[in-house]
Amino acid sequence: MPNFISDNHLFHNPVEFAMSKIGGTYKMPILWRIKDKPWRYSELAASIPHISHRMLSKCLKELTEDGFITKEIFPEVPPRTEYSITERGRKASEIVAVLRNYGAELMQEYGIKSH
Amino acid sequence: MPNFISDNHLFHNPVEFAMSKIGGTYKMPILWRIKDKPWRYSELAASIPHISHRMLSKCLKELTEDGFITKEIFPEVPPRTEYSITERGRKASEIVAVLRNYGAELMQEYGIKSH
DNA sequence: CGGCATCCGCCTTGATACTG
DNA sequence: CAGTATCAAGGCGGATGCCG
Repeated sequence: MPNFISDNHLFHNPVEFAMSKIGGTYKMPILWRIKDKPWRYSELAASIPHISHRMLSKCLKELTEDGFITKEIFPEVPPRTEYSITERGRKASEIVAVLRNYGAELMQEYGIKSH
Repeated sequence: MPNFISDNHLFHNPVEFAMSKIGGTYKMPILWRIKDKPWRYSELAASIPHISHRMLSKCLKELTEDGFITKEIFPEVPPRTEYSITERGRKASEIVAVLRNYGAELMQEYGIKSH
């Protein structure tokens, strides 16, 4: 197996690495929204009601540091912050699309309907 | 958001559902191996050295119950067990392939080389 | 050989409160 | 509005031991 270390953490395959960047409960929902247009923090919070401030803040920070999104602060009154997609983030959103389609297929096989 | 409940657990989107079936640290590595030919329990354990008996057993059981792989016991001496891919598992392995390729791309962008 | 059961630790996440 | 800090909870996974 192709073991390797990145950011002081041991990985065993490329999937683990990809999931360390865009995995978890919230990063894909965030990327999925930001891919089309810039979003404000409060818009994201309203659109993903089950996320806590702590997790939204943490995920946005990591996605920004990892180059999937960018953060821009507008010095208005009241101040405004916008998060936009990057080229890397756009590629990632295509992976999200694949997983969404696959998840939807699986849900059909299991006879699950969302409401 | 399309909330729904399955198996007594709340999901918020199709990705969450897909990941509940083939996510986690080990299910994709297992599917990735079994997709080409049947594997024995001990072969899998040897091929994924960092997995514990508990997790290998647990993942194989869940993948079998969820219809991604099948389990066949041969009444030989000594007894032999083989796990094979199903049609559902084959579809899942294509998702694994996508994630592997994407992870490999990301690793290149980050300048990471596995050994 | 191919598992399952029990116990336990850590890391992720949640809840709440506070700040510029 | 857009976060950060602190503490608590829970789930994933590890270690070990037992069994057919």
